[in-house]
Amino acid sequence: MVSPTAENYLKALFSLTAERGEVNITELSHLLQVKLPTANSMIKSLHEQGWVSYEKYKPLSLTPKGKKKAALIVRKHRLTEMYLVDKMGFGWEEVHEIAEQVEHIDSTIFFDRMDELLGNPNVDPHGSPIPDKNGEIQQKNHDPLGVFKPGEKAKLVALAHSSSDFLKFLNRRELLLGAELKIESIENYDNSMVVSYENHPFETFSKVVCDALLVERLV
Amino acid sequence: MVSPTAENYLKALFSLTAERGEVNITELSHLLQVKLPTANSMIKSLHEQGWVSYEKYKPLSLTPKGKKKAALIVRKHRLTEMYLVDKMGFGWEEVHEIAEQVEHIDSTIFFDRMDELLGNPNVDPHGSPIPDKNGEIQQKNHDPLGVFKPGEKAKLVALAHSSSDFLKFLNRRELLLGAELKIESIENYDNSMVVSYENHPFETFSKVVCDALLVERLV
DNA sequence: ATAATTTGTTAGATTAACTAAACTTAATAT
DNA sequence: ATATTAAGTTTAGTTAATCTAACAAATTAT
Repeated sequence: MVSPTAENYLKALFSLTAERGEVNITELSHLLQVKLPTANSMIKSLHEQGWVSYEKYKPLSLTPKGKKKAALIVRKHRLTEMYLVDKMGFGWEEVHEIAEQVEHIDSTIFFDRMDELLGNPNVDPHGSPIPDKNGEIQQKNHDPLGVFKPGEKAKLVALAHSSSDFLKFLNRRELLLGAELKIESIENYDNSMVVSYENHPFETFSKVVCDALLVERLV
Repeated sequence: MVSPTAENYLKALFSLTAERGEVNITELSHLLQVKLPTANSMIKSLHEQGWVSYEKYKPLSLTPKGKKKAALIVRKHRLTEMYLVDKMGFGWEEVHEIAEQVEHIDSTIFFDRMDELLGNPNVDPHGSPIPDKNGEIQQKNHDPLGVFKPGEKAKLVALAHSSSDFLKFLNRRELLLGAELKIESIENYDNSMVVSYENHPFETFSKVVCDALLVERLV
């Protein structure tokens, strides 16, 4: 149906349009690490095939068909990440590169079996939602830790992004999804937070870190 | 290093040269389902890159470097098949198509982990040997069931090929690797054999089937 | 309002993998 | 020994994905 390359364009459009509703070709080309004309001509082709809405000089968006297709690729990616962590013992910082390849495998039974063996998970190892078989995502609205006040408690449920450096940072501090965090204090000068969680009293996290930690309030 | 397409050429050459020592381009093109000139030009390119020994109008063979490369792809394929059967619960007739895609994944840790979780198996679910990390294969010299005589006993240890139809044939007769077979009689007319094994007294197997069942003599 | 900058498009090439058609070399068969 | 057939090669052309260079449109800044 579409090549792995085209799948990557759809996936990139999916994540770029998730934040804003529209994207421009320049952003897309940066994300995919190709030159602008390369992205431009692929967009024309994806448009002709009905995956992308596009008019010259106007911003892009995915068609409903394109959005579903992209969500199903994301599903394969996130199921794979979950499988690699849960069933094969990989660390959450190791799985992205592998999943980036596995997601292009064309086999319904393969991913259905993963899903089944995992017990139909709805989030990946980084807390990102796994789209269902119809490509539907239930978006949870998590708050970044940064919006909380001293004395409040929150549970870490997801990450705003999953860069390898960030994941290794969290590994070194033994901070895992599910951890219960207590905000001890906030530094007015740089908005860094002092936070306590199991076996880690009084860890200091910069604003950058706090904004990437997505939490649920604990009563 | 090489594209998935080129990997498939190396793999095809590997299996074709396993039987005879040399192959011609026509056979190769048939196996890969491409036209002769397509195979011809790929061979030229693989030759230039040092994977294949080749002179115009002469039969082909893999260089030692090409043979090792091919064996390592076969390793990934067979490890994957074993993983799919042992750890994911697939039937031996379901795994080839999936492994055909997974084998092109470029990730040492991924296949090393599979190997480890499987306990470093040396055969795949069809009894075919899994090359080691250096691309070395220990070839077992199994006999086809067809060479045995009435009254003799043998253990099924591998299959001469793993076509889906053959595997489903064996499934229907509940004949698995490891089964202990007793040759009850041989029909002179068509060389078919009557064989008994657990819960299956007096199954009749045609010569074609007997030649594809690779066994070890039981004393 | 127009110049400068950013963004997007087109044109022309390249490479990999493929094809059909034409041609050449090698093998075989009488 | 030579005609026929089979096998292999070359040439010319396609499509997908990429690039550079040149150009056009839209946006921003003075």
